[in-house]
Amino acid sequence: MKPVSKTSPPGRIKIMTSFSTLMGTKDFQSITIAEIAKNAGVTEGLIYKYFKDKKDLLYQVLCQHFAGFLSLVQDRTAAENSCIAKLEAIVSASLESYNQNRVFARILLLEVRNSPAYFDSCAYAMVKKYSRLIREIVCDGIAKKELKPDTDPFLLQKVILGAIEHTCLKQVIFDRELDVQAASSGIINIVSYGVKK
Amino acid sequence: MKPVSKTSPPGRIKIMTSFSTLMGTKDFQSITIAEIAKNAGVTEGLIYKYFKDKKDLLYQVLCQHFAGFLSLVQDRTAAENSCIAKLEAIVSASLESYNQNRVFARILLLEVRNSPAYFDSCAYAMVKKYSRLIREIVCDGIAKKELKPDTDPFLLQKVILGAIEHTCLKQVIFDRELDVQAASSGIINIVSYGVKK
DNA sequence: TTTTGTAAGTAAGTTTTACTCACCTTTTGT
DNA sequence: ACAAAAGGTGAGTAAAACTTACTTACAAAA
Repeated sequence: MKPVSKTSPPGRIKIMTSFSTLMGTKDFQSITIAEIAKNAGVTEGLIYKYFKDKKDLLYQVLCQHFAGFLSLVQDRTAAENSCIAKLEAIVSASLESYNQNRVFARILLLEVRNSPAYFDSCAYAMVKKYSRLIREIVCDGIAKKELKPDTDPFLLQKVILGAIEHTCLKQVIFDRELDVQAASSGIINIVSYGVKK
Repeated sequence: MKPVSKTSPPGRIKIMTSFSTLMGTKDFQSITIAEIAKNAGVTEGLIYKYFKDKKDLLYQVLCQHFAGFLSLVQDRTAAENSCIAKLEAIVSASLESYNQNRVFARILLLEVRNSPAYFDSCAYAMVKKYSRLIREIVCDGIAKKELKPDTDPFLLQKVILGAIEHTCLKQVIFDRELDVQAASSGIINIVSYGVKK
């Protein structure tokens, strides 16, 4: 079996980009296999040579997008020293990516979580890496006495991830622009210092 | 045209409860109309007498669940005086409801947001009420100098809602129990005082 | 009491769409 | 050179969502 590289079977590439393009204008459910094939200039049968089913195509496209996203996040955090600065880097890099790549954001935030198969996909494996990264930064911050010692790393990770997602959710759904800078510094401010007077 | 009450057409009730039950064991996509009809003891055709399509059935079932949830949240917040106490009431009531009613939680958090029609449904209208309630409490807290004056009500609302959802997401997806008390006080603690030492 | 109009419910289609399978064609390793 | 494997095709299948023409129950008006 030949390795599946980023450029190898032209058909595979065409199918994935065709699908990605279609996801820019409509939701997963209303995109048909016939449409994907026609748009890619291949036959329906070929799609099933490279993808188990329609959802597998979705997961693999997400996986590709997420790979780029994850390495961006890793680079940005590595460039920062303090725990808070690292967390702000994650928040802003995430919001920036979701803002710039709406297809990626819509797949990740709206289209995959509903089916069990997703949680066995390579895309979800990357999501786990991403959330583990946040948790590790938090743990490190506690160890270095930058964060309060009673902070629950799991809970804080969830609060940050939830904040990121919900902050851009409306913009992603209704295709509106997001002020990434304002939102990320706002989130970090709330999480760092709290809102109570 | 007769009014559609909570008990009126037996068929309608049977369809909705049948669907709700099925949602307890499998996801929306893999539930078929035939299955719903058989389980309810009615014919497939009847479903389309009361519901525009399969998704409309989903939205109406969510709407019913959400109505009860919303009034619980309203009651709990009305019983508190301070802004922080009201917010904690919202967080704990939400987590409690999601923990107890998994069908409701899974529909709301995983199954509806992917299709545009949802945002015109009566269910989404209630979600808007719910998030507006949070925002109003925040605004009130700022006005009463309980919260910092530079707090952005929209952003804080999103952070809280995101924190709620992400905190129970894993538990809802993988059907695990959630420590509602610990989670809600943890969230309120982070949002109130921050995590920075 | 009969009529009549409407809501409740049925049963047998139709159509769409994801998916399959048997078959060609091109490339590649030995 | 040639077998084997990968790339690609096109017609066909099955299942599931949705339609439509129909019947039955039932309440209020005449």
